[in-house]
Amino acid sequence: MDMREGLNAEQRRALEVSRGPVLILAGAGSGKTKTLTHRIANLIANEGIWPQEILAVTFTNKAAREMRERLWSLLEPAKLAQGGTVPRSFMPWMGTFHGVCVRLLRLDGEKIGIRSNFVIYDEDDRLGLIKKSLKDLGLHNKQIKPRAISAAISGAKNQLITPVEYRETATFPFQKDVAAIYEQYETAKTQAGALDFDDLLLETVRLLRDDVTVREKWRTQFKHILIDEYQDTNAAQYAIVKYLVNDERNICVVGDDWQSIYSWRGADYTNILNFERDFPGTTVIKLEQNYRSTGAILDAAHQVITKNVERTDKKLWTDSGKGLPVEIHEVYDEAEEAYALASRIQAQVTIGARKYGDFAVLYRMNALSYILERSLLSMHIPYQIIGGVRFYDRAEIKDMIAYLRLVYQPADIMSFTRIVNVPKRSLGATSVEKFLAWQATTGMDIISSLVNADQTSSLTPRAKTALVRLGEILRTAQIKVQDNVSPSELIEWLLDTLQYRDYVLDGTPASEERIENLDSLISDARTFASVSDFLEEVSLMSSADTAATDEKVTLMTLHAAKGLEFPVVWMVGLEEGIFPHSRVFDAGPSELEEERRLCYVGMTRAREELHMSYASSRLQHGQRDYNMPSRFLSDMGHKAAAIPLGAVNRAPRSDVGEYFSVPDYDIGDRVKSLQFGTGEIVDIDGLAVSIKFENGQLKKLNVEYAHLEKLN
DNA sequence: CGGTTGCACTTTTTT
DNA sequence: AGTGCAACCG
Repeated sequence: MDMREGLNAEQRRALEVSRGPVLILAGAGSGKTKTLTHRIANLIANEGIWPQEILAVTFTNKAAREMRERLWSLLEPAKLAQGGTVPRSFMPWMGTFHGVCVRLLRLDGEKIGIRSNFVIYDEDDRLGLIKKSLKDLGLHNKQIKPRAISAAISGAKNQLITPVEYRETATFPFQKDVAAIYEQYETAKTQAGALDFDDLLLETVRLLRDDVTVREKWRTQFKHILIDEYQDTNAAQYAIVKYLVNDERNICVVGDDWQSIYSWRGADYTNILNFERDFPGTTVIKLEQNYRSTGAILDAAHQVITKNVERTDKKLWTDSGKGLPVEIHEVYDEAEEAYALASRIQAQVTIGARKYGDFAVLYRMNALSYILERSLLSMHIPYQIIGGVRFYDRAEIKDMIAYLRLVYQPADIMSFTRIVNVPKRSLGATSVEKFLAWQATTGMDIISSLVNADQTSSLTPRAKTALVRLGEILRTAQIKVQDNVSPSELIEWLLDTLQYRDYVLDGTPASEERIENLDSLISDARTFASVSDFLEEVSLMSSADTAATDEKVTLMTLHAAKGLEFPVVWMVGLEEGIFPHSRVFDAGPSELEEERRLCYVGMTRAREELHMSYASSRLQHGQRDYNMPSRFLSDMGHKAAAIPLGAVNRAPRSDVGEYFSVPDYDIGDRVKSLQFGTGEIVDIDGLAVSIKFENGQLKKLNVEYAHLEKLN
């Protein structure tokens, strides 16, 4: 089977050189995924390599899934055309670094003392555990921000720095605090039978470094290793690669230093620049023909990125035409920006030139999405937000996941503290603290301790009864898991036994949505055979894993847009302080260059049309700011239109027609809130609006955050 | 002791 | 709006 069909000369070379180290420098839109997929297909079809001997690392789970499907269709075109699906037996190792590491740790982690039923802690769990550690250390009165600690710990982990090493090099008081908390946090986490995101990588490094037998096993197994987005690998991921590549050195990495946008989480694009030095004799392949964007878009993106100093030199080219010029829109404020974009989308769809799914709206911060949503909503334009508040971050979903996790890993203290009083069991902080203090002395896990909670001396009879009752429910659930009950059945059973639906149903419109969410959780769970598979998927699910659909406009951050493409792209908020973000101003030139790369990534997502907009004024943190147009626009040679004198204090415009903004409210207006139903405004104090609701409640809400709808 | 209420804060990007 | 935290009530 010839897998070179449909590839250009350079792309072909990427599969003809099937052995030894290969570095593919792939510019934006140069067909790298295609090249990578064809290379793998060629290895399987023509080089006698088995799928399971191939390790392919992608940046998102979605990319892995797509690659697996495309690969299967290359190898078995007929079967897939008949509507067949990829069989379970077809198992190349494909996934993100985190996903692959989980698999390795579940299989071999016990060799370095990791329980195979570890749970994965996300950022919320980590923050919770840091707060607990602060308390345990008696540091909670000091003005220490858990988020700052979390970032410091994560930074240390990504550089493979252990708590002990951190303590030894700590000099400033803050660092000394971090060192102490880091150690305490690690102990607590181990106690809980959990690993955090960074641990997944770190512990894999430790496993491969310390256990020669395990290392040799995988080195032999993986005859070919392929890594996508290599410019965004961090020190731990780099170490994993170094350990896994065997003496045959069949490693192929793909990347583009111009698109490195994750240095803030430890990614180091010099990994790609140093690849040739790490693997002497590397074949370097450059993919510089762009198949995605028009000439005009490519030129503009090139003008921006070439203002960076720290970069390799290359020139993307396309043989498709110039296309439409990049449009830069100056607007008065964020509301006008949202209106301009929404009406433009609506117009193009109405005349049949585009469908909603053709559009993507990209922004620097999730906070910018709110006004865009309002505007799209008001024009009845279907849209979809990727990232933002994830489905799995909703309270009711997190509650149920916490129950599942605790059943699966009965030492998981974060899940326990989340659900101990949900639904209400009259167990307050004091009782829980006393119980946990006692539990720590028993040597039993949390569930066993709960069942035996009546043996404690310090607790009130009421608390004891409640704890034992909870313990019995969890114990029964545990037995169900041992009997291999499916995750969806277990969730159903828990919802019934806990009377969780009743707890959630409080008569508000929002509570019905919560019930719906629980139902979709159950249907999600149906596709998984075991509780552990389901938990793993849920934990590693990223915001970028939601697929874009045909019928909806897609809204997302610039980071989430990496690797995607759309016929029309709108980039909003091109203002100094927004993009580039103000945080980089006092950080240094390299951070600013990363912002510029982010801009480049965003621009090169566009196939046919690229719009960029900036607002003269923007509401931020409840305050109106007046920002200069982004330097990235002047990079492109754009000269800002003069802002009319007096524009600043002008009332909402009439010149843009019926445009949308946070409406002006008056006393007496009727409004609808998703949370509280309908009501009437009785008082206004700046952004704070007092509303008398029909159910008798009087609430003071911030119009900026409360999702109020003005009636009539 | 547990629970409720009121107030301040929220925001950089994410596996 | 959601969250966390301090102050107060039964």
